[in-house]
Amino acid sequence: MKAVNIKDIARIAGVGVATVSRVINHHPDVKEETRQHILQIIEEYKYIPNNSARYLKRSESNDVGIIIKGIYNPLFAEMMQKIERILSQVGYTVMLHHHMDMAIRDMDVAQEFVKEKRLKGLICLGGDFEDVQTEEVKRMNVPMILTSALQNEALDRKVYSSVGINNEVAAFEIVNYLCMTGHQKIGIITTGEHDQSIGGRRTQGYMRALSTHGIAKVDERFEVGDYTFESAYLAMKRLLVKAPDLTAVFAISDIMAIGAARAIHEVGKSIPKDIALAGFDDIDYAAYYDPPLTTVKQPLETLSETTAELMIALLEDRSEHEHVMLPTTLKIRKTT
Amino acid sequence: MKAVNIKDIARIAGVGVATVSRVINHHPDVKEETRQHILQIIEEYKYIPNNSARYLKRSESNDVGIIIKGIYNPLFAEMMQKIERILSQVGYTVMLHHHMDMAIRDMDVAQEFVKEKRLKGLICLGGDFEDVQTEEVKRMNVPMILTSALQNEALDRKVYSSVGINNEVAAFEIVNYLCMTGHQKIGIITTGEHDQSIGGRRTQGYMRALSTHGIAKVDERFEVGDYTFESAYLAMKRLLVKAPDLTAVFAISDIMAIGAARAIHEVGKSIPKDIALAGFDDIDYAAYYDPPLTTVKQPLETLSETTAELMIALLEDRSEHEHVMLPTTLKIRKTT
DNA sequence: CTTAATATTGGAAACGTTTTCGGTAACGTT
DNA sequence: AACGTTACCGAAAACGTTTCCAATATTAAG
Repeated sequence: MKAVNIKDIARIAGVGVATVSRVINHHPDVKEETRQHILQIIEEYKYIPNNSARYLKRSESNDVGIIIKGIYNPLFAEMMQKIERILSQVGYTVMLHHHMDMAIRDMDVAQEFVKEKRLKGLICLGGDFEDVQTEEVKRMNVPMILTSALQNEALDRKVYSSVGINNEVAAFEIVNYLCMTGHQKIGIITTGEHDQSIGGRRTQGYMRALSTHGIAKVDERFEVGDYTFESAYLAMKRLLVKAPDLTAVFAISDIMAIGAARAIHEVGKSIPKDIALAGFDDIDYAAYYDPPLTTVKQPLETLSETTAELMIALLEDRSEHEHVMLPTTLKIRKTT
Repeated sequence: MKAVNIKDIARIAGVGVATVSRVINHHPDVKEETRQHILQIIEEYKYIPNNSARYLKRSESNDVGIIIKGIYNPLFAEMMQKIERILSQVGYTVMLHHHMDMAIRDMDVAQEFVKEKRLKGLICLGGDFEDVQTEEVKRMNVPMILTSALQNEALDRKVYSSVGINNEVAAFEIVNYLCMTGHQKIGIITTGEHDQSIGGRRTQGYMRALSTHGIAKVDERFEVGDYTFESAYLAMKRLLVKAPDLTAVFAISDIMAIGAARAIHEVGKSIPKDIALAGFDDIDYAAYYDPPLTTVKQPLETLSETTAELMIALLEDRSEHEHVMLPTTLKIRKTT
């Protein structure tokens, strides 16, 4: 059961394959009459061009890849879908690549992905690109956008784009707010990664806010989780015994804030009366949590749109590489 | 900056292209010495075979498509990622196709997607396949799995696989539970679709439970939303005025249950004391909501695994088409 | 009616693989 | 020494397109 190909169509229509190719590619040099005739045959035989052959001939694809690294993050999944929607509207297909293997360099998987699939562009959601060489990304030879990813300072900013938020500043703002409302003993539930990570940056913001208000760092107020409810629940339980005098807690993700809330309720304390609680991300759920969670909003929609549109512009050569930093906004709700 | 190809490698290694092809495809008929030599050259020149050419020649790809239809559903996003993970472990790449266009038949987009991309298999997450013809899916000629999708009864079950849950039964069980605990006036927040939809089936389960307990249907206790917090919040507000004597509400998704909870709290009523609340899905948040939400658990993990593994088996011709119905489990928590 | 210009068209080469088919080399057997 | 095996290898023909180039058909101009 062989599929019908361009030659079949040409034969049936009584024209050359070149002509058929022209009509499917919307070239102007075809008589209207011929075009209609061919179009009709194509319709009738349900001919669909073979993408492999086209891509081979043109030595490129219409595909852009999205790489997501690490543990499952609902935010990324959502962003990916939004990006896909925009890209597909202008004819691109997105290929997904999710990998958990922390031992492999992000750049290695990126390179292989791009070359093997002949991708036209690459979007990395999250991940860290600590040790990437400028040469490496140049060699890939397709536009790359790092969205919500950590960026290596040494990397030449002309060779890639990025879109994200300023994690340090955003974290600063929310714990600054906590300080302003009178809190002195503020705990943090962060992640155990190194400084150059999302969690690391947010932790830095937390510390800067503290020192701005003349509050000394106290180790007992630190705990780590891994972005899951469960880990934060456990972390909060530890915090509650290590630092029983806490009046506020900043969790570096909403998920973790909610996990922490459970631990707080469990010991009979109330939020925000006994302990104030702040999160980060503003996931959909945050506003509907009870009580509604104070948090800092990541502009998910804008993040995705900007990424997708920048990619399209880059692909169409309408733009140089850019680095856009989107503003976050404080969402003061009922947990503080 | 042309990429290095198989001919280059052959030339450099001083062998024929056939030999190089043999080593990259792990054919046995190559002397170990030659193989090593070629492998080394490949490594040195960072040669990666051109997929378009391979696919063209073999007239197939290693890609399987996932189609998601309709409004954003975090459950599907999560499932997709899990499926991707398993499939990629055995060498497949997944291509994503999300479409919102309700006017187009699912089967049409499926067909085009498969043919155009030369997909080896197709997974549909959600969507409805009401008017699909057996012939149509046969013609696609690749294994198709409908996961959490509605199935057309007229469709020959030998030509496709499905994995899902029994929505009617699951809904029955949870509202049956509500009845057993003494509730008589039970509202529902469902979706406005036709009977042959996820929402429709769950509504049927609700009604069957009611009639089993001799409770008459009363129209004022019905409201519709669209799977969002907001819509359910609004729906619940309406319910509260239309049917002020309600003692329990069943929302056909957890998201909607949580949206409804906000409306309930807003009028000063408490859950579950004044009104009991039940959801559906058991999304991660459900257990961490305050109070933890009673719901019915969809076996997300198993659903994804089953789908992925069935697809692999189908692709390797190790299995016939199957229809698996996974069990749901009641999660009785604190809202009832 | 010729000629020049222009609008359409088809042939064929190329894109980078895989695979068939036959060929050479090396070896063990008589 | 001649032969049959076996192991290994290369040439070349596909796969289904796109596109350059030359060829033909059509129209405009003179």
